[in-house]
Amino acid sequence: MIVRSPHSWNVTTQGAREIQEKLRRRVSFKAPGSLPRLVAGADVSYNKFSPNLYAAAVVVDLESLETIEEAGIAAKASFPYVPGLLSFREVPPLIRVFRKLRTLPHLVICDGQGYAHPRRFGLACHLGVILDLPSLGCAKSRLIGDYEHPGNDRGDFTPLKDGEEVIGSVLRTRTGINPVFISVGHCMSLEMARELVLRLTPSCRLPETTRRAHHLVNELRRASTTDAGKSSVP
DNA sequence: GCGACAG
DNA sequence: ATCTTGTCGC
Repeated sequence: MIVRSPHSWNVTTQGAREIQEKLRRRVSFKAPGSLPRLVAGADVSYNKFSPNLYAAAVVVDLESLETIEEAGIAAKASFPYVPGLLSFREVPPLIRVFRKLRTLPHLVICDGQGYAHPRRFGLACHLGVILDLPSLGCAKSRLIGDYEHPGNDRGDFTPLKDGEEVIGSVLRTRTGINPVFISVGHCMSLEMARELVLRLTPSCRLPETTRRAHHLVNELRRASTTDAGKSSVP
């Protein structure tokens, strides 16, 4: 697919925060009229002591849960991990991955927060706006917000709140297992986001999209970290 | 100053 | 995120 980057990525942490404050106005909260069918999962894997990083996207059919297409790349990290600025580290390589994808997905699920962010512009919002696709964030842990633990059954959820504002949902995708943190990205509603994540978690805690993308980036990382792969020691 | 802090 | 074996449970 064709992707245009609306700003520079070579910025300072302060510059990054300013970009977030400006781009947040481009986020739409209007969800599609019906459930998206082709869902892309996006993930990034790192190497501990090297600037190498691996990104991938896997497109899954929401109905059959079959993989439609997958794409992955290796890249150099150009921004450090800073809480609240994760998108400046992960979106650049993900843009390259989506340019490589020939299937146009209807939705993107990110491994991180969307609206549940200090400036309401987490990774899922940033990627969704740039790709101009509906998106949502499904994180394994919390960045900001307070919440009560949801009930113990799959499907139970509680609101994730920042003061009086509901910024996301803490959703149990598997009975008796730690919940995930859902928040809207671009063109998405919290209700639809939960519905989509539940449909993509028939047997595991994380969405099949995320799991498959995660599996792919780890294969890419090992492939270049192991054998004759070009890595840290020339 | 102290604690928190997606991946 | 990454470093890592076995182990308890469905």
